[in-house]
Order: sequence, then C-alpha cells, then structure tokens
Amino acid sequence: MTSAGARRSPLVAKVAVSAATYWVDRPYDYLVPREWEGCAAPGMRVRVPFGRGNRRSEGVILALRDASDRENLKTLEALLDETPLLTQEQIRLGMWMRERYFSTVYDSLRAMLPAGLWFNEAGARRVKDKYQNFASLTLPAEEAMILAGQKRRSAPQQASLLETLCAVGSVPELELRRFTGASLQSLRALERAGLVELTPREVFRRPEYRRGSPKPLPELNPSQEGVLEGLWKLAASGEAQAALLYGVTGSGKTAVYAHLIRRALDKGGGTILLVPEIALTPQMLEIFSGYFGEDVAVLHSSLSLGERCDEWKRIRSGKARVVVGTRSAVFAPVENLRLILMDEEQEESYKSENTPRYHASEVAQYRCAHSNGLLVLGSATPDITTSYSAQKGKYHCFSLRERYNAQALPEVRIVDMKRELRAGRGGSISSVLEAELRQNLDRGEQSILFLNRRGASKLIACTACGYTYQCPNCSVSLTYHSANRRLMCHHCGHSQPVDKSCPVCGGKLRYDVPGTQKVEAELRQIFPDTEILRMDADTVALSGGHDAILERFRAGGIPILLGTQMVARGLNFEDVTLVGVLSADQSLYAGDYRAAERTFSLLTQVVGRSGRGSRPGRAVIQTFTPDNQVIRQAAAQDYPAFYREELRLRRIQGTPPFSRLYAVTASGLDEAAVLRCCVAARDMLQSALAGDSAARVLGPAPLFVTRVNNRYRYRVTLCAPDAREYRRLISAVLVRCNTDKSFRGVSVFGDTDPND
DNA sequence: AGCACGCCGACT
DNA sequence: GTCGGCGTGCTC
Repeated sequence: MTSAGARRSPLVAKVAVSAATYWVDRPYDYLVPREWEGCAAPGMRVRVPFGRGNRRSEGVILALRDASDRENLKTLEALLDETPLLTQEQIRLGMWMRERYFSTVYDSLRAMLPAGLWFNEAGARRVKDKYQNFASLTLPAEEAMILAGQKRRSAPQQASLLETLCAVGSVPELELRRFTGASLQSLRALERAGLVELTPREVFRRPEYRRGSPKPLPELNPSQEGVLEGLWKLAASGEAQAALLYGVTGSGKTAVYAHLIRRALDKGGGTILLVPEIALTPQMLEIFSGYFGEDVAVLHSSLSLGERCDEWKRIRSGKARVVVGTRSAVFAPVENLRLILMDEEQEESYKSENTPRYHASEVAQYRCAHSNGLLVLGSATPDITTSYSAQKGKYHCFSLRERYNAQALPEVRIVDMKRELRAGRGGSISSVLEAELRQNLDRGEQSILFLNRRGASKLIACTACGYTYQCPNCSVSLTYHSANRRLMCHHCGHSQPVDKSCPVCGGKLRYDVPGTQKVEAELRQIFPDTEILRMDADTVALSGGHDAILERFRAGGIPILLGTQMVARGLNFEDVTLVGVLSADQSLYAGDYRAAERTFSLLTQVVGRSGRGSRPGRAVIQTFTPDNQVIRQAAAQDYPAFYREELRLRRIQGTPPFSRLYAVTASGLDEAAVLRCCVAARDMLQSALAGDSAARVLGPAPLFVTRVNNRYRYRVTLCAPDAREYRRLISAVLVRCNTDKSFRGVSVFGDTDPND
C-alpha cells in the first residue's frame, strides 16, 4: 500500500501508431497501467487498441506525461520491449522526417531500425546451404504494399509475405517463411501470380566479407595530407560542419577517409561511411577491416535479417564504431557520432523511393548538426546542389586534383554515329571502336563496353540528323508513350503527336535502342572467336552475383566485358586500357532536369575505368550528338565547366538548387479519377500561391512509367523554395486529396526532389 | 485505410 | 417485422 501522499496522477504515453495513416497521424494519448509506470519509457514499442473497432496496432512511445484530471483515454495493451529501442534523439529525427518527407512518425521511426528487429522474433539464423532460393518482389514495393492491403483479409499469409519482402528486399525463402509463419503454398501462390520470383542464389553468410589483413593506414601525398588536416580541424572543432571533398577519379579519397576515421576513433568518436550501392561494400569492407578490424560493422539490405540485427546491436552497444553501409545505414545507432562520410554523394540511390522518402544527405546533415559532427560529401562529380552550397560557403570545400599515381587521364575520342550511319554502318559498334577493340585484342589488353539502358526505347531520334524532340516549356526531351501514342514531357505534361518523319530533315525516326543482348550478338559477329562477358541484371542473377562475374573478368583475362550501369562504378582493373560508351545519348535525353548531371557523372566514371594500371588508357564515346556540350565536357573530364553551364541552366529553369521540387503523386485504377485528383491538387496549390512569384506549379504530368500494375500515376509538382510554409501547403493538399470522397480509390503521396 | 454506426429496400 | 446494402465520419 502506497501512502496517500505518494499517489501521483496517472501516467499518459504519447504514441505514434502504425495503423494511423498520414492524414490522421499525430501522437495519440494512452493511459499507462499503474504496474508499468516504472518501466514504460519513450522509445519502447507498444501494442495499443486503435480506431472504433479497437483493432490492435503497434506503436512507439514518443513521450510520457502526467494525466490531467478525468481524461477519457484507452489503455496500453502491452509493452513490446524491455528497454527503449529508440533514443530521444531518434524520436526527434522521426518527427523532423514527418515534416520533411510527408510520412507518418511511425514509418519514419521504423526506417531507423533493422527490418528483422521489427518483426518480433529474429528467429534462428543458421545458413547451411551454399545456395538457397531467394524470394524477391517482381513489382515495386509501393504496389506490393497496396496488394498486401487488399489481401490482408482473404489471404493473410500472402499479405505478410508481401509486406516482409517490401521491408527487406530479397531474402532466402526459408528465412522468409520462418519470419512470417507463412506456408510454402502461400509463397508458391505468389510466385504463380507473378508477384514474387524465386531465384537460386549464393547465400551471404555471416556478414562475411574478405577481411583485409591488419595493415597500417596508407601513406598520404602532400595534397591528401593537406585535405586531411583541413577536414580534421573541422571535425575536431566541436561544431557541426559540412564539407565537400571534390577529388578526381583515382585521387585517393578513400585514404583520406581512413585517416579521418582513425582520428575520430582515437578521440572516442564513431563514424558512418555511406556507399551508394551494395556492390561496392565488399571492396570498402576489405579495405577498412584491414585498418580497423572488429571495429567495423556493415549494414545493407543483402544481409540476412538476423545478421542485420546482430550488426545493429554491435553498433548500439559500442562494440563497433565504424559503420559501412548503404542509404539506411545513415540511421545507425552510433554512439558519439563524429563523422559521416558519403562516398559518391551525387548518386541517386541515396534518395529513398519508398516511404519515408528521405535523402541520406539531409538525414546525415541533421544527425551531424545534433551531434556536432562533420559531414563529408565525397565525389569526383559532385551533385550540382552540393557544389552550389560549397560555392555559397554553406559547405567547406576541399579538392584533390591529382591522380594518386600521377597518371594521365585517358585519351577520349568522340565518335559521330550519324556519320557512321551515312557510311552504311547501322549497328551499335562504330568503325572507330571496332578498330580500337581489335588493337586491344592484338595486344592482349582488356576492354569494357558500357551500354546505358536507362530510358531505352523511350527516346525517339532521327536516324539521319540525330534530331531529338524537346519540350517547348521545359528544355527536357520528350519521350514516347505507347499508351496514347504521343510524345510527352513528364515534367510539365505537354504532349504532341509523333511525326511521320523527322521535322528537320525528313529522315526516318527510330524508336528502339539495342539492348545488351543485341549488342552481344553484334560483337560475336565482328569478333567470332573472342570471349565476351555480358553483365546485366539477367547474367548477374544467373551466375552468382556481381562479384563473381567481375572476378571471372579479372582472373580469366576475358578480352571484352559488356555491361550496363553496373560496370561503371568503382571497378579497378589494371589491364583495362579501353572503355567504349556505346551510346551516350540515352541518359542525356532521359527527360528530367537531372539528365545532364547524371550523364556527365556516368561518362566521367566510365571513362575513369580505363588506364588504371601502368599502361595509358583510351576511351571511345559514341553519340548521335557529338557537339553536345555535356558530352564534350565529360570527354574532357572538365567538371568546373560542366558545373558553370549546368548551374546557368538550372537558374533559368528554376530547378534545384534554385528551388525545390515538391511532388504530389496520385495513383489509382481509374485514370480519369487520378487526373481529376491531380487537377484539384494543382488548383489548390495555385490558389494558395496566387501572387507568390517564388513558386510555380507544374503538371499534372504522367510519371515516366505511367501505368504500373493497372494503376495510373500522375504528378503535380510545386517548384518553390525550401521552406516550412510550402511543406505545410503540400501536407494540406495531401490530407485533402486523400480524404475527399470524390477521389475515392485514388491514393496520393508527397515527395521532395524525386528522382524520377 | 479500416471499422462501426445509420438509415433505406427485399426477404422469412 | 428483420437482414444487409454501402454512404458518412472518426480514430487517444
């Protein structure tokens, strides 16, 4: 019996509830049962009754407070954790994310924890077989979530399978079933329906990577030394800072990272090193485990659920203080976070395409600001927005201008494919490239051919003069939409019919662009007795992974490697002395404001693959528009010139960094309803912003892929400064569009600076 | 979204 | 007289 004096008013928990959708999301108050008053704490997960039917929903305690008198509240049903999973700092970050990324607080918090932890039981994690069936979605996660929702009642097992796959990407079939408790039949049903595919794949064991043997930090040359000292001064200042590290390909940014991490460790500080894709983690891990041993942890989505949980716990307990990982590793619970390093910071994979649609660099900046750490954005071709911040003095700026081994950049030739056509060569290998390849074959040196598939068969070009259609309003290319057989701008929505022939010269227009297989066949005809290795999504899946193919290329000394995006990045092969870009145009005319930037970055990276060893490298860039400035600048590896020109265009267009793009995207089965909803959204924005000269409303415009899984997707975009008032407006539009009865069946979400 | 409450038509 | 159609409105 407690004395009357000690009896306090009851405790109330403010809870972020998972069942609450964006438009009803707010902290909900629940009574804490007296017996839990001592243990309930912010950051713990709970089970609560929610809604009229009191269906049970998971939630996270955001805060506790004393009840004022006579509140009519529901009561917490269960505490799901013994100690808080999330810190106060993470909870604040979650609220911040809600405001910026138009997601619920719950979804934001969920993104911070390893997926496995979220599903109550991590399960056993023995990984015996070398090969297992991996299950993965064949449709975008967004669509899968919708389907899961539809199936929840009729086929709950299928629904939970789909949900789990959305959260974890690709996962071994057995583990997936253990986690969800679903039967093999349910999984097979999904496979039969074509929603899920099962592929036999080599299993990633324990976060097992080639551990580098212990070694001292690399020696630095004077310019690296200078950059290191400059960056460390910022890191040690005890104030939040951000810096751009601009270093040409091969200038040794990684060595600088290593020294920074060492110094942070010596001061008892932790580091997060972000890389753009999983394929790059093994290399990074090998290097950094050599320097820092067991202090290194890895976080990315190819780890099994159990592994992810273990690594996460190792980080949280302070056993690992150096985290290497992809986008979501930016949330790693590192104690005393002193450094976040983002390698190749311009990469689009740092922006999440699922809820919450965050950008890792913004989260990184937030975290550094709150832990007085230093954010280092490293790149050979920085994001235009990043460079602009550096130019304006918002970021510090450091450069590494020399290549590490003082090698010359490759000699680059631009080949005019129009001329090739006129000379009667209609294939994808020009006479120049053929001659160069032959030379390499004769000398026993290796070549890489790069085919950019992005935007393939969407672009229409004249086969005679190379003309491509431009949007009259947006200075982006028009792309062909087979649905309405018109050319469309998916920035502003402009559309026009397709001409019978080229409007400039009357030449024949062509639609299709050869894929890797077509090119491979062509190569085999030209070089019948030469071994050619093709690397694209198909062959990677078949032959046991990215690494395995590259290893065959390296070890087998195969003369020609033909591949898509994945051959562009981070590869370092000494014997490669020739790089061919089969068509530089496709990504250039992809049709969004970042196409030029993406192309420049890609070309620069691809060209940089050549001549990394002792012999000088060459590169051949094939294009239908040889006079295009971006291609010329990339060939000359002249980032400053590209930046100046691109910034000028962005200023005129009013695209980032001169404004932000807030997108309101609607999707639904009924195209007309989706469009009506977008029109309503546009009208709301326009009337709210009448007289605001800083804001423009674009659209409705169809997304690049307009119809996915029978759902039509259209978008309205607001170009406006980065300010709370605009975010609030977007939020209001989202709530309105999602609750208005006349738009039933249409779902709407918000995003800032979307990638597509 | 999900779920209940509510107020009108075809059935034992 | 009741079962159930889905329109309306709320979620601590």
